[in-house]
Amino acid sequence: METKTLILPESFYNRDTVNVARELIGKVLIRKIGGQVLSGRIVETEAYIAEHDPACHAYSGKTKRNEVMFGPPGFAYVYFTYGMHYCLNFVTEPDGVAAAVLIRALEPLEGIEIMKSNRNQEDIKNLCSGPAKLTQAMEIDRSINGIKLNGSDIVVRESSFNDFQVGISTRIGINKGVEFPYRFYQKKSPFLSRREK
DNA sequence: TAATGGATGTTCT
DNA sequence: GAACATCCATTAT
Repeated sequence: METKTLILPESFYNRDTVNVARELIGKVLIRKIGGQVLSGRIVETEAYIAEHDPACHAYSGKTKRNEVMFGPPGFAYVYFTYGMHYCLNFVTEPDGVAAAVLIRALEPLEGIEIMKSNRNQEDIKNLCSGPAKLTQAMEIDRSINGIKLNGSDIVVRESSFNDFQVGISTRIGINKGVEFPYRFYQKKSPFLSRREK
């Protein structure tokens, strides 16, 4: 009997970013903080690739803000935007290649009461249904930027439930690179940042 | 259900 | 000075 690796290895991220974004759908994000465990299924992602993608933060070269994207795969890139929000990405592709996957929505699994408190929100469908909502629910901020995945703060693992379809669309909230079909989501999930049409 | 505009601060031009 | 990988409350349909 073949044993299955539960935690996604660095090699999972050291690949084409679009494939990583698609295959992250259904995986489980685990946030460990203060002895507590918060977790959720990834139901929505987007790929950002500096080489040809003007919507990518690293498209115009390396800066203090985006330097983590230029580093090795399997690290967290967290940025601050719109004056009040944080967003979580996983760095992909080899060291020196700037690309990442934005985590846009989760289906809450563990620590739901803590997430409700963090979000001041009782509706489970409104805890992690957006990139800035899930960082608020999971207490992710600038201190997470540049940390290695699968360490003491954030772990990503396989899920035993894989009976779902993956939808593809253009990305949300951007003005450049709008034509790329780089958004992936679990079809029929009630926990997406936008309802399916 | 859809469209609008305000909140808020960091980064880049 | 402008833009920004967003969210929320308010208003209109």
